[in-house]
Amino acid sequence: MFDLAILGLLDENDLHGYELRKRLGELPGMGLAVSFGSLYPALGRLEKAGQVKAVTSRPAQPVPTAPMSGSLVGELAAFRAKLRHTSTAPASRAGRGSRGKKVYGITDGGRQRLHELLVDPDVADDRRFALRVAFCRNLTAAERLELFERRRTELIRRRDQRRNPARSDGRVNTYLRSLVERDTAAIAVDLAWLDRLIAEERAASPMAGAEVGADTDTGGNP
Amino acid sequence: MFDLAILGLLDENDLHGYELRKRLGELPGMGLAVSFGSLYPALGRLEKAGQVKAVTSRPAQPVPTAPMSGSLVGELAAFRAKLRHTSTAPASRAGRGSRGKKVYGITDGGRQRLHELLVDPDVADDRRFALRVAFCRNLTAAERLELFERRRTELIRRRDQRRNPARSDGRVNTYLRSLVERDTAAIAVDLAWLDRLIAEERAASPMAGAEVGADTDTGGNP
DNA sequence: GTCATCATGTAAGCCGTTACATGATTGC
DNA sequence: GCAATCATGTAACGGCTTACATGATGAC
Repeated sequence: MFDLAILGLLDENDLHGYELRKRLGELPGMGLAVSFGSLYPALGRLEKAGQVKAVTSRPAQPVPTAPMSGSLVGELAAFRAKLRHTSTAPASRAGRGSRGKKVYGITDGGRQRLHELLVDPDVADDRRFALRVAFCRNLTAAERLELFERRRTELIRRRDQRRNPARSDGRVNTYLRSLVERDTAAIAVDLAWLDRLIAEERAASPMAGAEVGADTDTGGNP
Repeated sequence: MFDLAILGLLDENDLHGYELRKRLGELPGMGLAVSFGSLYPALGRLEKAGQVKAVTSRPAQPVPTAPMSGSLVGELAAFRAKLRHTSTAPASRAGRGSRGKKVYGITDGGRQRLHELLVDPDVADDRRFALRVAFCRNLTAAERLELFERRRTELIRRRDQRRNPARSDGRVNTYLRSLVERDTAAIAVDLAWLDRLIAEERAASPMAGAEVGADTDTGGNP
């Protein structure tokens, strides 16, 4: 889960751990706050595996939250500060930026790993799948479609599988039934969203979906 | 999470581990298959804590999956088998049923613990919340409403919090945006469901929701 | 000079998993 | 008797969390 998110973010921008954590928290499907206690060891592992490495270039955009609109003076100050030390820093230790920051970038090995994680056939984990969608621009159109279709199959399996929601002895528990209804509704929404995603993908590259498992591709897109 | 599910199920029926696992798997919010490697240690812990204990009474209904409808001969066989050994077993070791089964039941301490878990003010964990709804018949109407309202607040917080879905630099990533939309839709569905739950609860006991937080306890439970 | 914030890390622990080991019961 | 299923457990490990320790930078 973590590796996927880290590699996906580093593939967009070089980042140091602290900033990485913030972005991780903004990703849908991740818990709001990702702890340093997991982040730094994960970065260490990835570095040892040669999938990320400490860099000094591309110091990652300051991401000003909103391009000047309604915010505080603090933002400007922070921005100026960043300008200052990204331009004048001596960078003493290897791979360290101005403020003792260790900026990481993705390597070729990392990109390969990222790709492996994205095309993994197991689509049962909801949060993991969300992350994969978030970074699926790294896939080809065909790979994306494969991913989406797999997920679709999984969701349909879930929907149809729950055929015995009620205890046969009659005592059904109102709240349990309500929960099952909620689940059904949630899956329906998810399926509708997925179908939209798939349709858009097909529309964007009509050839790619031609053969996902013997599909004659009538192209049926509204 | 686990303790909650186990105690909740044992509060309905005495069960042995194997059967418990099956029921755990049927619960919405739990992963489909709960592993023995966590279940048995958890049962052991709970037993040591005096919240469950091995029993021989109430050997748990066979739960025939469907009351005779379209199923196989195997079911009948299993049923006959169960009848046989639940009536003739000598139960050699302490707390063991016919087939070496160890049937657990909940204790007063366990019911108290279950109640604590159900009224816990933290409603951020989705799966945990689902479980709590599944077993919330153990709460008073007022406690249930409190639980639902808290969750409602949490969901609204989530919905409103995501105010910066787009990177200010313009490169927004279509898939990320799509994900955020999905999230929003999912939360909306959840909120609608919750509101229905709350309305039903209020309808069932109109007094209980009068003032959450300064309740004079009119006691209204059907 | 002191405080808030930025920044990196380690240690202990919880919660849950897979894989392995063992044995009883019953259908065939 | 043999295989399938029921049934209970242990061992090793993985992933993520909290709490703790440390220090640099810049605002005031």
